Amino acid sequence: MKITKTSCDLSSCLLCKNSVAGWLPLIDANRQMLSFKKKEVIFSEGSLVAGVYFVYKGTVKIHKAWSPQKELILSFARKGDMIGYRALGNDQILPITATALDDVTLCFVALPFFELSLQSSHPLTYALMRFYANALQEAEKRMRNLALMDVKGRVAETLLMLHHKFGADEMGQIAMNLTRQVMAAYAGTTYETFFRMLNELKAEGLIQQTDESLILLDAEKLATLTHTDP
Amino acid sequence: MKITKTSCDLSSCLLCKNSVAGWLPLIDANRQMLSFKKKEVIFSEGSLVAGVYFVYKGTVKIHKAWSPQKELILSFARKGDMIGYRALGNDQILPITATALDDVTLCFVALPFFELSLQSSHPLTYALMRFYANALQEAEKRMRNLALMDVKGRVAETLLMLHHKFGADEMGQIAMNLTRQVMAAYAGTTYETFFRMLNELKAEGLIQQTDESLILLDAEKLATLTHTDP
DNA sequence: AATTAACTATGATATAAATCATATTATTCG
DNA sequence: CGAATAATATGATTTATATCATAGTTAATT
Repeated sequence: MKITKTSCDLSSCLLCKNSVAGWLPLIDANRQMLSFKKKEVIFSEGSLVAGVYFVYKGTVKIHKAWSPQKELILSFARKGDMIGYRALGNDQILPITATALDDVTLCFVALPFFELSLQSSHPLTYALMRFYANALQEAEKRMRNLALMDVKGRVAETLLMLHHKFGADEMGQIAMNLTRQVMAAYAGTTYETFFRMLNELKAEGLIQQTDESLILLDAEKLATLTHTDP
Repeated sequence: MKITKTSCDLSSCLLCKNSVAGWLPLIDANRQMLSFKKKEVIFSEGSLVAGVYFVYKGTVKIHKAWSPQKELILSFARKGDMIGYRALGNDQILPITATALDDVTLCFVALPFFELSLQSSHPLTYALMRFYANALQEAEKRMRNLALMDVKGRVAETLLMLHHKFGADEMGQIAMNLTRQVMAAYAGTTYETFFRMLNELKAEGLIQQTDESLILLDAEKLATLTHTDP
């Protein structure tokens, strides 16, 4: 990790978007741009909360370890996304780890200033509340999927999420370069199984593999796999 | 469901606790006490959000269906707990179902008034934000458990949660009367497997079954099952 | 450029947990 | 109160998915 002089335009993060213009200079004075190299841990489960971060460049995985060899990826964060916010609960101990998946630049805002911002801006607090409400809905949907949906459905769900989150280029390739292992850790399965499921989906003509990425040929049908059919 | 004249003391729910005294009469004017019989559905997945509810009496399960025969219980709500709050995200469609597990009395607050309360009270918005933050942490922990922990660990986790949520009487019996099927649906397994796991835990002397409930004989050791041990 | 380390690819095997089957016992309710 | 419905209890069987094993490829790092 190192401090960098890159700086954002104070306009794209949740904090800036929900602060009045007069507050921006204060934000500017209280933020710190940090950069992390690929694979570097940004913060880790069990450590104390320092503040919140906004992703400026790169991709971050938010994950929870189980055994040293196993983890579940909870989400991916990209430009504009906030991370570290899970720390605003009662517990001052971080429940998750954040790791850079490529070279990442972040804007860090220490907790005291963030709390001050919350106290001084009702719209910000309200926006954060809504943000959490959405995150909770999403988390609970995934809870059900992990408990009751089969792996193939979760793989389909993962691909659809990636397509939605990262977008696709002109050829339809999902604009990400995540490894299969990483995708598997999001889907909540092993990479061997993930790989087999990709093969099945390929055989069924729902996806296509390219050198660099994946193309969803039939998002409709993929979505079907993520629904119950009794 | 029917409207009832029972009324609470306007002091125990998140809304009342975070409103100034002057607001309480307004709450009083805008709430409605409702009662539901055992097994009655309070609101269901896919329907439109009407407002939030505070449990006054009884136990409610918050669940998400998969196939008609399968569901995951996300949480149990008891006196003082708020339900329906998952609806405050961007989506106006409820993502979950709430069902009465016994006879339940609720205090209902319609969405417009609840939103008005949020707008007029920063502390309330802040409290709700923190509430969500905690719920999210909890949900994500369970996500990992469902994905990576074995069933026995999840059963142990379920028992510890029940003990914590419902408390225990002088004999150590957990003060709830949930069926095994319900507990299994919370643990994310079938009731047959849940039953087998209870047998194992009994054989290991960690729990004891009574006619009416369960006693945790060794909470320490149960907790061990919920941690990684490589 | 060479060496290590990480990721992909597949088949074979093992196993945890779901499903199926069938009694038995409670509980609800007309 | 007695019929019907739901919950418990257990064994047998199946199946989805993880684990193990082994190679081949690509990507990092010195």
